[in-house]
Amino acid sequence: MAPKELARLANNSDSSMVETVSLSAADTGLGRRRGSPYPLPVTEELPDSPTGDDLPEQMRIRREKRERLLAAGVEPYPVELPRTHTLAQVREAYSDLPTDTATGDKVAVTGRVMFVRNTGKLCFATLREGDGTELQAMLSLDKVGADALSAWKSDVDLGDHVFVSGEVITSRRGELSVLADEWRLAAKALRPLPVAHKALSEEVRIRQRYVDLILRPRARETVRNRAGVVRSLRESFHSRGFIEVETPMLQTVHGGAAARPFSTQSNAMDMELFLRIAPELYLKRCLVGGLEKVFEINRNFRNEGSDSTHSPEFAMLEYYEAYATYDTNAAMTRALVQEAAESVFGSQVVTLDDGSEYDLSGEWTTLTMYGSLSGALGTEITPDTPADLLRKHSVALGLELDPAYGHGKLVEELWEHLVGDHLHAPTFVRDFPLETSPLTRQHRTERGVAEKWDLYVRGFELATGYSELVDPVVERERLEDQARLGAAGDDEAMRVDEDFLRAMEYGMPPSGGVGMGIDRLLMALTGLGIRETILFPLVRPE
RNA sequence: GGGCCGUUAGCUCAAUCGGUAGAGCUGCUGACUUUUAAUCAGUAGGUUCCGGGUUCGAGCCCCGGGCGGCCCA
Repeated sequence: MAPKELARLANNSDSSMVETVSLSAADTGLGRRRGSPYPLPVTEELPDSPTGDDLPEQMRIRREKRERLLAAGVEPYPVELPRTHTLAQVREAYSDLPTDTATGDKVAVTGRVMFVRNTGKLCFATLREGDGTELQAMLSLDKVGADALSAWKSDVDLGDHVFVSGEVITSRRGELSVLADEWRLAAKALRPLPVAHKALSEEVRIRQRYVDLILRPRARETVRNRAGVVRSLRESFHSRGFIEVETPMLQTVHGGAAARPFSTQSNAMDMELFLRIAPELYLKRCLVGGLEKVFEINRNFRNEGSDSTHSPEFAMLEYYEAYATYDTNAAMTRALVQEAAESVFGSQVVTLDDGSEYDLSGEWTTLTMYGSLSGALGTEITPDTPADLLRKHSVALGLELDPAYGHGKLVEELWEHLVGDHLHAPTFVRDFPLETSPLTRQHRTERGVAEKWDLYVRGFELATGYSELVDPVVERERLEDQARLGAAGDDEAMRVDEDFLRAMEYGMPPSGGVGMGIDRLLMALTGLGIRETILFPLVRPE
């Protein structure tokens, strides 16, 4: 497209875009838009449009440069550039080049301009590419000529992508460089980069993660670490003969966990659907069907607040294995975590963000919930301890708990406060109150407790595992109890899923199941907050 | 949901008691053929988050709202 046409389109855009959007909304019969509390986002964006006269000076100047280049027939966004090497390849091939050396080797490289040091007739720029590798470009008057040199000085801003071809040399200070015969713009940046040597505010880091990624190597590293952890998990499963499945995220009945779901609407089916809070009930259907070792790594959604350890959408691993128990799957979960640490960080002793070391190696501590709670309280607590007595203990500790809590919930709350919050080393906590574990098998010998463990790492819950309940009659009773709680107003209670119960009635083999938060696994391995481990966390619109 | 703190130039932050809104980097102009967050000289840049109020005068005080952080539930 010719520059004039671009300019004409740009000049027209303000008024016509608003009308186009509002017309199309009306034309397509989206009448419900009228009652929506949310304004159309496009109209919100317009004041920020590129044609505004009130742009900050630095943005205006860059837009003017783009226009000027187009008018002069210089493409600020070329389709293709004849790159021959990545910056990393050049660095690797010439890692031992002595100071002030000319190789005679020609390369063509690209990168984002991170620093510029323009002297009179010799210019330096630090280029950076995706993996963080940097390489210096040098442009000298006698190599590129007066026109190309002055164009470099006037056209290139910090943040631009550029292409440089020339000889690989080292400078007099020893810096590996490409001494340019030719340079071109690869992509003009219209927004100024924040200053590279000051930390971005946390809000900008999260809202504009792309800027965070440009500026902060640690941000890119976190993304790579996460990918490495997920990859390690998959490899661990594949090496043990597990099959990866993807089960529904849109569900007609939500279940598998105690949490409030997001609800949405299917227009075609004219019915309410829920975003899943857990994949559990579908993975169990897989076991019924004979997929005896299954895992899923995917997103769950819970309609709850967000803080430093919770996100409304979060990635979850669940895996189920026929003829496994909560003993064998605890051992396997430990192996999964240790293999991930080994694979990504090369060690089972990881270094956290604050510089401290965290040891995940070897066997992990195992406690029982009632035993450790009894120890912490200094008095014996059993599944027979009356709720009233537990409530007295909680009052004595200054805990303000919901008076409607029964025995199981009280035990869990007391335990979290007295024991769970203080656990630092990786610890399995076993044998939970039966009443708060509706989908878990009753302990084979201990009365009143379920074969369930939680894995605590640095004081937060990383994973949970069960000997799964497979008796369809008991399962139905438990779900019906849950449904009664729901009818009584507990919006975290589970619903009766008839299709799930039907599947169970065909017979599910004795099995062990585990759920583990992927975001939390990253937190455990790196010491970062959850919003650092998620690339684009949910934030309110600006 | 409640409490506290924050919100100022492109970025990171100052601004005394209510009295002309500043700095560093960035930007712009110029100098410089070996720089490394280059340096030097000059210079520009503001709806102090939004809306009300008090006052001769508000970045600052009062009321309401937005967004964010921390703590509590």
